[in-house]
Amino acid sequence: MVWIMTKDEKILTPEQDRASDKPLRKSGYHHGDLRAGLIEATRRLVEEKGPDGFSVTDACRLAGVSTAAPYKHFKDKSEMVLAMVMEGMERHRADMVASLDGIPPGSPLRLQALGKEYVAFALREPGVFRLKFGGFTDGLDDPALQAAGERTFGIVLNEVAQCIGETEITPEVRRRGFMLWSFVHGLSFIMDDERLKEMGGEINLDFLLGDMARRVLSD
Amino acid sequence: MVWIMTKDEKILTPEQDRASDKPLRKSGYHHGDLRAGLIEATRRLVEEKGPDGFSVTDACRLAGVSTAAPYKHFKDKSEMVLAMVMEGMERHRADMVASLDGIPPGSPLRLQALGKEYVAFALREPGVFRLKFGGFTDGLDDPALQAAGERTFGIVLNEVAQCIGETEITPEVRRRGFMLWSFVHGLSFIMDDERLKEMGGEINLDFLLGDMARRVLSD
DNA sequence: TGTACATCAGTGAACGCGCGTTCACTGATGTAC
DNA sequence: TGTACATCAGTGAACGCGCGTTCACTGATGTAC
Repeated sequence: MVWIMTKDEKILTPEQDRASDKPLRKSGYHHGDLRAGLIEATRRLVEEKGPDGFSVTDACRLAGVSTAAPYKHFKDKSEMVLAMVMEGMERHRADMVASLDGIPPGSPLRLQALGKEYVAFALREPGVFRLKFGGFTDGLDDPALQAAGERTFGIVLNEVAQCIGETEITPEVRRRGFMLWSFVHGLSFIMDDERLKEMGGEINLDFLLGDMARRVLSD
Repeated sequence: MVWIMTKDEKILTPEQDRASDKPLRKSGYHHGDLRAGLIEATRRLVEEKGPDGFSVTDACRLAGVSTAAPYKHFKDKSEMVLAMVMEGMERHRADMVASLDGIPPGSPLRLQALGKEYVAFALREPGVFRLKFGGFTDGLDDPALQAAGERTFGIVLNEVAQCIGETEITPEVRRRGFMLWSFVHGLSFIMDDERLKEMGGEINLDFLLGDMARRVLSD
């Protein structure tokens, strides 16, 4: 379990145990698993105050430790954010894979499901989503991040290949997958902003995603 | 003309005069047009250091004035950024309209051109582009900003209507326009990031935009 | 044309603040014997 | 089982820094006479 401690209370995070590879010590030894606690605190702050409102000081306050404590686990602030984002990407990818469950292979419905989960993550954790694709803003530039992104895109490419009857990732498969990704990516940003979202009128997300998948996969 | 003054030199901005409604005084009276100068300095810094790297202090340094000077023209920092973003949106819209020049009405080529210009702006001024769509990050929340966005989207909707043979903006016109916008919007973010861009393989931007326009407008 | 005055854009110094990071330290724990 | 010791996660105080904003001011300009 990951515990977030404030001065007066302990709060059990509602999400299921995410960093449970190593068993956490049961007793109150120091903090239990401060690394995971700080990552969770960082995530909450990024969601609450935006990708830039986050500060190490705040995260420490939320985790209930001194401001020097994080430096036993992370080199500096950006490594802390990076760890949080990586964890978010893994969750995002896992959720997308899970969304395919029970949908017949080769159906555009599979791409509709992937797109829906992509958007859902962006709406659920907009701060993390924006950090993942922050561009040159932060020092957030890690090969591991790119690798994780490629792995996720690979899932999409596999589905596209199946849908258009290819057995491998041809340039055309890549091109179609790239079109769908661009669409869903832009859609995520727009849906996350109430003012932008309005411009689409009455939006039926499932229909929109399915319609686009069919159009891009047709021929 | 908009002058940017540093300690030792005057630099004429390469862009054509943008804030030339009021004639600038010819002589060296104070700063000429500090408001425009600060907006330009803000724009440069946002591009150079990212949407968050920007500080009032830096802008003043770049414009060659004391840190108190901006407060004669702007209420606070966010008003300064807002002014800069608004100016960027107007340019963006004007560029898009200009891109239609000479392309026959009712042709998907017109939507291809609009999309190309949209992406081009995002690549030319990624910092400003990201600020426009920053979400909840900053206090950047102004009705004028939304209105400007709607006006730009209106251009797209008009073209879509013509392409699919409607004389007014029906829900279906809006839906198709929204699909195209989402695609181009996501594409802009992806193309701006070298690492993400790679995932598309060899990208022919014109073909990609044209292909998508045809697919979304077909039927 | 010359002078007195009002205007107001820009100055320069100062403020309080929160930030990221460091440092020598402490004290709970695991372990070797 | 009991003791001495090594380990190292977390402490608390301090640092230097750049930030946004304020203040009383100054001095170049435009204008009324």
